[in-house]
Amino acid sequence: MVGKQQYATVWAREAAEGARRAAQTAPAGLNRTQIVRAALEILDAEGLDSLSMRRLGTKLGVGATSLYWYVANKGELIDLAMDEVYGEVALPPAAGIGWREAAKVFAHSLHRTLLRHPWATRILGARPAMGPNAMDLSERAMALFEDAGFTGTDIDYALSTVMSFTLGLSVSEASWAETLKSSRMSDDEWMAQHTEALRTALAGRPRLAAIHAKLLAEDGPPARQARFDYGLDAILDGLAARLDARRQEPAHAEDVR
Amino acid sequence: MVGKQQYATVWAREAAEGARRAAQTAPAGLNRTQIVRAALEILDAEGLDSLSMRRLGTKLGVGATSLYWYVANKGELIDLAMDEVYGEVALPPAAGIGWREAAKVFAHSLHRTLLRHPWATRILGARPAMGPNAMDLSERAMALFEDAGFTGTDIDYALSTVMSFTLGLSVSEASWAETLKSSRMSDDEWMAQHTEALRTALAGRPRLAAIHAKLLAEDGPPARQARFDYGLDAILDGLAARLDARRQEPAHAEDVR
DNA sequence: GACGCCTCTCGAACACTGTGCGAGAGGTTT
DNA sequence: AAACCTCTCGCACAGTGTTCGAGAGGCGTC
Repeated sequence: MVGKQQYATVWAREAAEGARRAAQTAPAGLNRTQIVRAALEILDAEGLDSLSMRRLGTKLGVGATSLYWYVANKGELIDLAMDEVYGEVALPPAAGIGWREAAKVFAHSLHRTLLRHPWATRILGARPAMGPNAMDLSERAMALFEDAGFTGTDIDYALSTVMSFTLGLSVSEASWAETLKSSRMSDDEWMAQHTEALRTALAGRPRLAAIHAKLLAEDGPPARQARFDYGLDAILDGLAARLDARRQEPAHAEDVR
Repeated sequence: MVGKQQYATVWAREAAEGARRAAQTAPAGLNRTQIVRAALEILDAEGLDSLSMRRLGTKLGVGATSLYWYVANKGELIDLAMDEVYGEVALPPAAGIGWREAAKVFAHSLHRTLLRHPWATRILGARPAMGPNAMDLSERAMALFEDAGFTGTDIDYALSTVMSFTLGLSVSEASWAETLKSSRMSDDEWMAQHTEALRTALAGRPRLAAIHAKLLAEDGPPARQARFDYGLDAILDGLAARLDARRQEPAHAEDVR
């Protein structure tokens, strides 16, 4: 009937075809998991733009087109690599430490993971996360907020708030690292090149200039951490307030009805 | 001395060279602003991957390489287009409506603007925002939170919280639209292709499945709006609490010291 | 052993990308 | 008339993702 079905994501294709090829282990040959691992090494070391099929092939000592036996196209490869990243995120159960603390561990882990793989932030806006690791993470995250006392769609809404904030901050922070890496400049070269632009930019904008000066005083990574913690605490406060309000409403309201 | 300086961003180049070419109006010929406008039309209609220099050239009835007279490279073009997007975001002064309401208008406007240009979310993680419109937006945003009562680095931290949340949510939502557009599928085709994948994904994950069912009940855009509002309100509550706490501390604590 | 089949590799080729270079057209100034 | 500046663009190059079809090697069956 149809010549050859085109699938938009790996996950759709595998679900339809059955994941024969994924688990398969060729005795001496290639392996899908090791292809993805090699791709991750290139991505982490040199950035998204440096990953090409030919480059990945030579790294594995293999022709570029051989890779297409294990992966339908580059998009699938990137989706697989991305799901590996999601697999690195820690999310402890709320039991013992409480939901706020667990949410903090989750958010911090997600943040650090994304900064360890700055290219990943460029994928976030391009492909939906549907891999097994992403799904597992979702499941555990939903469990966390449900056990915390959120109900119905609020479970998702609360999780989305924490997660969107973390994603957004990571994306902003990583964008800097990504231009820098793709321009092949050092930190100082970039700064030197942009001081002039920054000076003219701050000239007519006093509030921005004032804040910028204050931010420069407390430098680098610790300041970024402070910003992250400030926002996260504020968010958790806001969510906790919603939780308390809900507890004081007439109980079992939906049971009566 | 140096043969030809390579600049990482337009803004650095223009600051160093002086923006001669930008304002210049060739009587009958091309124009940088109209190049950017045409690029925006392609980006909005067909997505980031469909913008190529040759395509843009033919759209303007001009050779592809002619564009390089007005723009150093494709990266600059995209930075310029991106700054245009920032220019569409509304941010009213707090005066009259109060800072919470103003922040809401800002966040909603940013959200809607990014969904109107889904490709833009892919740029967020790749290039820092340093254009004049982005800077103006920053200036006004800083003013908003400073006038609200935040001080010192808290001004930036509070703004970052609201902005990161909005960015992150927009990125997640747009990723869906971006795969869809690049796969040239209809909404329904995509759904049909992924029901199987979704079914197997939800099989071993009960919490996720439960929430998913609840989210399906209240469909589409209004639900997304509810999610956004829930998070934004929670965040503003958290920030407001910080503001009140600060007000009740011994005044002028840092003056005494 | 011979045959067919399945798994896997890969070279050649195609259509496309961003961009450097240098020639040249047209206009303005000297 | 000569020199210059602004602007356009064809050609070419190195690189991209991906298709196709040929072929190698191993395994099971007649």
